[in-house]
Amino acid sequence: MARKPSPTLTDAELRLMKILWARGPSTVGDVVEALPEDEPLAYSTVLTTLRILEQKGYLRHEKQGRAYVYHPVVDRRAARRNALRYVMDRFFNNSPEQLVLGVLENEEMDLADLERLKKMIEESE
Amino acid sequence: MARKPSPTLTDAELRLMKILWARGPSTVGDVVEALPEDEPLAYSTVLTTLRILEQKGYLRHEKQGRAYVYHPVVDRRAARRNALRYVMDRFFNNSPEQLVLGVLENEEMDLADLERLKKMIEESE
DNA sequence: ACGTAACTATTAAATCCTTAATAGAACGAG
DNA sequence: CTCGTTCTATTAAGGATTTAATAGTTACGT
Repeated sequence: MARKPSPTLTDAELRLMKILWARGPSTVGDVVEALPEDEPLAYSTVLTTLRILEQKGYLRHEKQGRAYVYHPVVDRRAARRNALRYVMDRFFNNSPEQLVLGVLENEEMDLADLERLKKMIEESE
Repeated sequence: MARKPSPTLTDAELRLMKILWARGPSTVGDVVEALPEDEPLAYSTVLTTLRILEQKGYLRHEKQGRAYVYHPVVDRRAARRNALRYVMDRFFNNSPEQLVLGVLENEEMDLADLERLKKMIEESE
């Protein structure tokens, strides 16, 4: 009857992770302040979500004086890799080639981008 | 206090969508039977999930005699595109180039794959 | 030492997702 | 027509997410 924790970062979680990645180690208050004015969150909301993120292994906290300082243990690069693996596994048969083909089919890219990609591929070889 | 419906297909939802994509229009019973024996689901479970999928716009149903026949209105290709846009938007700054670079950096691909990709890029130009 | 500001902890409401039991309706075989 | 099979509908439990109010704690300033 149960339900497993989301295998990816949810939108609310990602929003906070982005702040952590940008700011580095931060207290709950720091994060609250870093939120855009037009979409604020209550202190307790941020606290709860940071706890969830810690439970999921994205963050860790340390007591720094009176406050807890949260810091990412999963960096942006790793999160990107996770996200890519997630869709690659579920939608592209675990094939990086299929995934890239999917992008090329669906997204418009200008010539400069395509050239850069070609160069990257040649370096990979 | 609310919570939005998941912006992507959840794992349980995707499992059923894959059956629908493979089988084409199917009744609830068809889907139940198509599930692997080692991970079965109750009829009512499948029904509930198909309803959710319909509500989210992935399926539609029509009365066919006594039974409802569900059929996808979002095909595999569109679902792939959605999934790609999802990660591209959230993790790669909406840049297809960055996304492809991410794949090239993180995944091993053999020479044949890389050649095929290069060819595809050249055709895109 | 007292008050206040800044934190953390607790509790909870509303909604979603996953799973499923059970009730109700309809149809086909005798 | 009645029974059983096959479907749909209803209801619900239990965990996950998102949001937040409120209570308790701690340290700093005066």
